[in-house]
Amino acid sequence: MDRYEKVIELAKRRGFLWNSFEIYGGTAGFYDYGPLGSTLKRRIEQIWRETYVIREGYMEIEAPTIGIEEVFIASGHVGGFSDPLCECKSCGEAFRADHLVDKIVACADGLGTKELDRVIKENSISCPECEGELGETYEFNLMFKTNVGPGSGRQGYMRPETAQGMFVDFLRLARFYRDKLPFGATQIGKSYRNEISPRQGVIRLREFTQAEAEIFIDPNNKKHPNFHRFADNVLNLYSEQAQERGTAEQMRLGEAVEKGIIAHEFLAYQIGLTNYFLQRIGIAADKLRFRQHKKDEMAHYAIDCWDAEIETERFAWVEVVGIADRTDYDLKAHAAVSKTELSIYKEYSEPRMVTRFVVKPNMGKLGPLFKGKAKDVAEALKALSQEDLEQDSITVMVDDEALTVPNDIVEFAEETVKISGENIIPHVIEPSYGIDRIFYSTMEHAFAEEKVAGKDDSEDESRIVMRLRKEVAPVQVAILPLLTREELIKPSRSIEASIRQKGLLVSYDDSGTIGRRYRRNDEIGTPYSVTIDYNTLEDNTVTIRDRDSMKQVRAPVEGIADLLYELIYMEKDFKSAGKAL
RNA sequence: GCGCUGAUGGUCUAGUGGCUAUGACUGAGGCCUUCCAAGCCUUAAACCCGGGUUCGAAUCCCGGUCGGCGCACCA
Repeated sequence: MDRYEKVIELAKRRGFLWNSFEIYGGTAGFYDYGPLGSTLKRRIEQIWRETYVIREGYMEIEAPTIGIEEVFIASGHVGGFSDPLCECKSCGEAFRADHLVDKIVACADGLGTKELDRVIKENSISCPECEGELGETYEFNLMFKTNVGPGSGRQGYMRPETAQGMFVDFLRLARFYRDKLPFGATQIGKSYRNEISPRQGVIRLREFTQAEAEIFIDPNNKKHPNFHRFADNVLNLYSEQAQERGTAEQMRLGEAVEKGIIAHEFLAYQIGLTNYFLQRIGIAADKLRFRQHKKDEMAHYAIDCWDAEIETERFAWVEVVGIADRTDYDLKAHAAVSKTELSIYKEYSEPRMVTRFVVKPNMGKLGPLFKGKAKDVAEALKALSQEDLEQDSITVMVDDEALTVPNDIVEFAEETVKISGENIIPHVIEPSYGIDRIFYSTMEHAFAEEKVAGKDDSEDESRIVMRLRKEVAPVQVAILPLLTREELIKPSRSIEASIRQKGLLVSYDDSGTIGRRYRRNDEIGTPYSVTIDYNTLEDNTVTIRDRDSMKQVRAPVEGIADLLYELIYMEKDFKSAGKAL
């Protein structure tokens, strides 16, 4: 069994991850999060919220998971998220039709399925594998289609990413943030992609959870006011040049910006923030690197893009976060499709005085004279120069017709106006997290098997322990009466209640020997166990046991909930928690 | 989607054309038990689905589903 199998086996057995629809035989690409998995995932999401929503101030929104066609036409998913496939009639192998003809025609990826079929037929292209005849080309789109409303209804799609919600709401968000850049919004939610062949557990799912931030910034100012927070962080950077050499390099983020390796400060800040988040939830620093997209793999509109990659035993480096400067591409695309201006008014630091030539047609006179053509005439007049307008009679061309306009009908002047700002289209910085992949990585990095001394002289035993960070552990405290006796159970239940009251995640377990229960809790990563024994009845103290060191301290029942809270959230030292045993 | 390969209680597993399908761990109940998977008793729980061959199929054949690997696809 490799580590992946061990982790998945444990995850299944202890209620972290289950195959979906198991009693019906299961379906590839879908997973259920069990009670502990669901809780662990929520803890990870909650820390993400603390990082992006609370700390950075990028407020969370919630847009529908079903989107209408226009949204994905603008985003490019309707056209670009599908591939033209054709299958061999004899061996059944599927091929990208555009790849088959790209040596024959110049712009193969721009052709439709019918054109591709024509090119294939005309050039009598056969199956590259078996020379067999190729079938008709069809579009395979990775988006799940659905209908909105009854009957044929309106075409809808399950969203393939959460990002579009923030773009579509741009104007509302801009107003919410009182029209000041930079601002950002986030969304944590499900996305859907009808993967051809989902594999590798939760690494590639058909329904998955994303956490994305879209941060709108001034294209002329990509500095970050708090960059100093991360400037001295040393990260594993696998830049484009480093990839040519084949080894990542350790570098300060500040240095990477100075040397132009990372495009700008704002992006570097986001890389620093991602690094902070991933380590905070328990990703091992030495199994984390940031890989830059090479020019040819990066989307054409992007300026720079870095993926956070986590090393796993079976899958090697897995991409878990993409951090990109997408420029104004998305806003421009939605502006074009929706015919809505998506820009923000930016005031200059000092107003500028601009002198310009202004033409003012007198519409009150133009109207009766030209009727329906008046508007076009006015537009034509505005395009004329001062010289043209000073003629005694002015001629304009409207719909290939020469019209003569009396010169008293139009006024013009050189005006000096004050311009105090302009409309700009912000650039978008997008950190995009795949939560399911991060969830698995967290489990794999926390997973440990270790030898512990057996009782008396017996052989060493192995212990499975999930060294989850205390903050993310799905059970934070286990309440364990030493023996299954009524007189111990009663005070145990009341201690349990007081700790629940404090808001900690508690489990109560009185079945089996104490050792067995400690091991059960080690396996799910419970950081602390509280054991109630007969001394508790005499002096009102309990034993607290630390998961990682297996050490124990004795602490009073009075204030136990506060003490545990400090141990879990305030990094209180375990040794100072009570009298060592 | 193609090729190879596998599928037995919750988990891991034995098994083979033929009595009531093996074992361990786990789970539940109990006895015992004052701190790291101890012991004893009781108990629950499985042959992926559909078709075929056969007197008889968990076992052989075909198809499907799911998992793993490779290809293709994908971020």
